[in-house]
Amino acid sequence: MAGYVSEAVIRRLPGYYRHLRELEAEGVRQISSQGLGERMKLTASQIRQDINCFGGFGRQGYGYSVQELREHIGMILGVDRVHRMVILGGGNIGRAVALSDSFPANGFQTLAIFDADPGKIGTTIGSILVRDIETLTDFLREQPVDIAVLAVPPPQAQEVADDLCRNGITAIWNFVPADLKLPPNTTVVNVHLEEGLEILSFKMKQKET
Amino acid sequence: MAGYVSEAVIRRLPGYYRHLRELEAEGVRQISSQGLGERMKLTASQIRQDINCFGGFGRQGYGYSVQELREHIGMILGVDRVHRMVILGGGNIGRAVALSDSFPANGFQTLAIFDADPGKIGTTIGSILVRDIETLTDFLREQPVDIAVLAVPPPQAQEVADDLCRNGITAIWNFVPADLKLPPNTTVVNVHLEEGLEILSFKMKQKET
DNA sequence: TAGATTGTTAATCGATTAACAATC
DNA sequence: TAGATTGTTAATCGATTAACAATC
Repeated sequence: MAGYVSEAVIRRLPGYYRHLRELEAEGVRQISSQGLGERMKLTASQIRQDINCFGGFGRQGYGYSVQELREHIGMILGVDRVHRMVILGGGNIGRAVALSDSFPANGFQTLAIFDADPGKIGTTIGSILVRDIETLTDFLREQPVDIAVLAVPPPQAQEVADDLCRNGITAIWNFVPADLKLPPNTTVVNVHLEEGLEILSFKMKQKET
Repeated sequence: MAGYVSEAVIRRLPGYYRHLRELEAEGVRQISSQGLGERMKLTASQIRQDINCFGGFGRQGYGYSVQELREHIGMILGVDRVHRMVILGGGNIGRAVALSDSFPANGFQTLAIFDADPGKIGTTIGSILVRDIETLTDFLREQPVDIAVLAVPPPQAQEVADDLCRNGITAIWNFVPADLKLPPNTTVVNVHLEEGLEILSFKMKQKET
């Protein structure tokens, strides 16, 4: 248990969490690695291995308590905490993130949106004020922020990222199609949407033959 | 060369394509596996292996022609073709996809948006008409569509997906946080945004220690 | 107790890295 | 030619699967 967790396992964790929440909502109390595997299209063996990275949550002859396992994985992911976010860029993506209510519903709260466009500054998106990006440093000095959502035009991305890191941001959810150069203590998750379309295109082509 | 291409390689292809386009834009004509590896943070060995899944595009003692390799990988991805898309759901995500100009700029054209909300039907997003989802079947009968972008509320997702598949859609770009049950000839790429935030949260927590 | 199912070790499989002959 | 760098085979590493004793 515990110790090193491989990237492969980390990428599967949110899937476990989602399926366990669904099962809980369906009123399922208990599930075996076999049953969960069928549902998630993973082998029972892999599920037991994955879960045992974090400790023995199961009982022999019984399986796993859905609620208990869901709670544990939630804690492991850290979604039992509130995360305070700022959004950089009030364009299509920034708006979509700001307007979603699934993120705040899961504890990911957006405090502010920053943009350079005078036409946007001072407006609100949902109930969130769009601020002048020039005031970013001041804002970060006063407010504790956990995550920055980067959704600015590509040419500005690196500069804004540098600014964020200089002001204590260590986690970036990056929607810009670029590989940011970041200090080693910074955590980044890239969402490169166009790559998804390209992979879809590739797989469609592959199926032709 | 050719033959089976592993998922691991497929996932890296869009990265190659993007970096090669950047290099081309920077005016770089030639690059070695070594040089490309440094840029993409991959080993030179891996780059040569990956590229050789598709054929010998390099020259010993020289490296790869940036333009030639970019063109080849573009063809391999299928982004030299136009892809016709429809968007299901005119909410935050559907809007963001419809309003982006990077997708049409890369040949991914949105023909129509479908929604069930009478308040949205008949309006336009960007220059794209929002249609009644009841008219989806008729539309698909008349228009060739390559890709469906699924961005409806989770409870409707499976039903809409079934409808799409019944009407000849074989590629789905799925933004709904659910594992869709789809016929085996259907290709799906999932974009589970909330999973990215959860992974970010996990990694932040991990760094604490 | 008997049956089921975990936790964990061992075996297999696949992906990455290293090495090097071929060749530009 | 000499130097550089590919294409490709072999070695290593890591992740997945299988097996099974432990135990609820």
